[in-house]
Amino acid sequence: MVNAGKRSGRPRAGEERLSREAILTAALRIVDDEGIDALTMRRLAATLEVNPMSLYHHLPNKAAVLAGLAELVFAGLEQPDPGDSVPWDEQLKVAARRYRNALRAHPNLALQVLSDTSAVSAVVVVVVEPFYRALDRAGLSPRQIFEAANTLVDFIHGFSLGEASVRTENFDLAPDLITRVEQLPAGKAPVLARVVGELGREGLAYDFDSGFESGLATLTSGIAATRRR
Amino acid sequence: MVNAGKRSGRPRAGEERLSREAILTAALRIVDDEGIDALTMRRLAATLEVNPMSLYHHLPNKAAVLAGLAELVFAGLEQPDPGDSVPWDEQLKVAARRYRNALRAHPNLALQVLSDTSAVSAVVVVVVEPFYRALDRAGLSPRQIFEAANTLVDFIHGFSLGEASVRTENFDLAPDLITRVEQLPAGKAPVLARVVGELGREGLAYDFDSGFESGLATLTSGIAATRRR
DNA sequence: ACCTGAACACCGTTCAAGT
DNA sequence: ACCTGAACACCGTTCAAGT
Repeated sequence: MVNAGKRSGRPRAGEERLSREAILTAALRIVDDEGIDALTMRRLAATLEVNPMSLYHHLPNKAAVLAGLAELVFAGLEQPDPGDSVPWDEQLKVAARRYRNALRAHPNLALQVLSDTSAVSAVVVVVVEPFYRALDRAGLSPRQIFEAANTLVDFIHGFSLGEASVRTENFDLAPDLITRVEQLPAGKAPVLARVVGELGREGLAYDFDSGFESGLATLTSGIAATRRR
Repeated sequence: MVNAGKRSGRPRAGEERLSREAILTAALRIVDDEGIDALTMRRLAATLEVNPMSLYHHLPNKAAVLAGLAELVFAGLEQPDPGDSVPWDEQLKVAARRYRNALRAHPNLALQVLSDTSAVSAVVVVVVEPFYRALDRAGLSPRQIFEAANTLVDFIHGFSLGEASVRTENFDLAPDLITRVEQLPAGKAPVLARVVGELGREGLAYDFDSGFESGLATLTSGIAATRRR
């Protein structure tokens, strides 16, 4: 049996069935729909109705596919800065929310991106200008701007990591926390036990949006304090 | 060839060559020495000089090995609280540094642990009591304690993620940032460009310790501000 | 240049068989 | 109960061969 319906060999000009972009788009779809583990070169090739080896003519290896995905998702991230019409701290919060939302748009990919230094580095440099601008307006020194931006980015990463894990694993935080606290040896964590008890199941029902806002409020007010020194 | 030197079948009582603990210890060594990707069931079995399938009598699957590693590393983490002899904010910082150090002790594992919700959840509940105690002493309400602790934990996670990635990939931040900023289209990120320029290569030489302290300072002073409302 | 098929050196895990 | 060997259904990637 030779070539049952599928052409082989070099296609005529303009007839290429594959491209870097087409591959990455298909890969992103798989990751979004079924998670990062479902993304294999063979599966990706099957989706594109192509021989697995064809992919290697467009991307050198699987790592390049993952790096390409990070690029695809975050390259177009830069969006209009709210500008100087709002106070610096609001400008900072808007930029932070935007970054969080970008990470949240592809939770299955976020876990991958956040643990890949060069992907993070590429993403951050594109995203961070509004942070710098707001912190500059706040009157911080270059060193202070650098450190405050890093802290804010670290918070967003840690927050997003938790958010992405919970969403991809369909995890319910409040009951889990309550169960774990109950299983702790008595007297092991008295303050934790008391706080969890007082908040109760509904008090702990974790709302990611308000958790994020709370973190932003703490950070901006901490930054404001730095400024006055 | 039958059984070339290796016994097979059930060992006599007390002669078991394998145990959950022995497996996890060997696994941790592999992860620490060669990274998370080097940890395969077959490789782990080879290290223990055992058939790959023997592992499955002690741990149900590979995911359980990874979960067991998280447990092994963080179970013994709880350490003496500095207590009330220092101000609440110093107590908070001491606990935060301790948690960071624990994550840093096994950077190859940290990436895995931080993206596993139930591992994080198990670790956090063990680690968080000193945070709660300090925040309680600061006079926060239960809700405020809960949110401030979450924010602090998120920051530590994000920070540790960056730190672990950089360490495992031998990445140099300052030159990378400078190169990326130089390659940005002119005028694209003016404040970032100016700040990076003013700090220069040595100003950017990122010191994780002082970066962490800077984040802690911002967070504690932000928390102190919350308290006054 | 681009696509293919066969092959290599791996994986995690199931299952039946040993003691 | 604990360990083993063979087997299954996968991986990523190399290489030589097609057009």
